Amino acid sequence: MAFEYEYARPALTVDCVVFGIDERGLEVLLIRRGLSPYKGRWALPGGYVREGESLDHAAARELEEEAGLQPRYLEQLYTFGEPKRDPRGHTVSVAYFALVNIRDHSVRAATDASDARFFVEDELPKLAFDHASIVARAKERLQGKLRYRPIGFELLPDAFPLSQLRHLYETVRGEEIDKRNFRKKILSLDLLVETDERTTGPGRPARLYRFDRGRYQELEERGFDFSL
Amino acid sequence: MAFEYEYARPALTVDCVVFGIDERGLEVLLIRRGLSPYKGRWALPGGYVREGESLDHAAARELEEEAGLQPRYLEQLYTFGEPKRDPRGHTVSVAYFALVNIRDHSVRAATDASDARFFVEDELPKLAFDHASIVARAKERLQGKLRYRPIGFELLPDAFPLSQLRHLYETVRGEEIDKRNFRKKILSLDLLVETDERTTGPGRPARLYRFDRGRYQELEERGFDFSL
DNA sequence: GCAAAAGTGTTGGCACTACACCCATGA
DNA sequence: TCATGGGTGTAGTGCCAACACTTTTGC
Repeated sequence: MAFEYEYARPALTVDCVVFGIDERGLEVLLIRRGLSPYKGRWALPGGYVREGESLDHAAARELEEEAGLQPRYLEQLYTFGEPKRDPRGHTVSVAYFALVNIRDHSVRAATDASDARFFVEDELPKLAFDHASIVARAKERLQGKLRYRPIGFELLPDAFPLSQLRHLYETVRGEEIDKRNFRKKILSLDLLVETDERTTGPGRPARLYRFDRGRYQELEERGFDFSL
Repeated sequence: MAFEYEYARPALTVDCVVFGIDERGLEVLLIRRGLSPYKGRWALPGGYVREGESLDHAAARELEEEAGLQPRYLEQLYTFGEPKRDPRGHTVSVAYFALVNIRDHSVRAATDASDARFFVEDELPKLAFDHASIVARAKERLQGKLRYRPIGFELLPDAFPLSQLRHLYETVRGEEIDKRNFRKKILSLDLLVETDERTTGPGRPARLYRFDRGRYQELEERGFDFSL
């Protein structure tokens, strides 16, 4: 526990799994590596943690630098430390998990990433390093957490029809959900506020709702359990 | 993402929160620091991750070295990386979460820890570094995970009466649980096997049960959800 | 026979599931 | 008027919570 006993240090990076959702389904942000190793391969955005920089900050910074992205939701996922995971030498990576509303963000490539874009989650190209297993774990977290935390809203625009929210749950869970039961349940939680806006387009217009964050925090403090 | 851009590296450690349970309640293993900083202060067992060593290995090794402990259950908890958390310089710590059956393990002090023992979780002394917040997070994990994973058994002897299991849940959740409902629920899961052994001591002898790990894995693969 | 802890059943309410038809709009 | 998606109610079932007395043992 003291510098007197110091051993060679593993290097430390962060990597981010950014999820978005659209008509094509669940999507993951990847960047194309401009440098070796794995030059030209798609990979998760990420990079070295700087001395004196917090992990959260490093994750947010890399997302900003590599894709011009400032996600509303960002949480630590898991730390991957197998010695062989990076061919350059022992590199421990703290993985992060982020949710964005895809339409809000026009992704841009930057710095050492020569390209950046979203891929449909079940059609990902072959990834660099152990990033495929990081994505797999992130998806598990998303699936699990969606059931007991209101994080799905971070993937949607501010105001949305209930059908969009339902499709989100259907996509992530990979199963159909009954329209009436879903509506009954979500409205009974008293976390959505009606707006006067409606969708346009084919079919009957749908009412739009907003998620009431303030109300959720209030309820949470009183020991309320979200669950869908 | 390449060594050409290398910055100064934060140091990397692991720290372990080891829980046990006994008549006094939930307990946490602490060691007394033999070296500065925080010399003489109680702290979580832990130490530097070695180059080429996996994180899981480092956690298990430190527990063995510092307390002679080989916990049956060990999982990664969270990674703490605030730059100021260690006065010696930026040190990122990957925290682990372990469960032991206290009676199986006679804890011994070793190496740079001059002393090691279990403390009742809500009467901990002042801890070194940010270890108090690591313990707090570990307790949340324990409370949460106990509800949907059969990990409580790791805290108990191999064969135990249902009352002991119930007390465990009561202790961790901090609330009373109805005896009949608990028995009905846990037995209906069909994960416990009766033994012919009984408790002795004051009061009517209680039948002892064992947790059937094989059966749990079988059910889990078929999409079974444990929940209590 | 008394103290201590184990063991045992029933009932009411609530939440979830399953299920099918009509409505409003744009083309 | 047709195609598209939105919006609505009910009945059955299973799970959970609440609740009090009898049994077995050691002293």
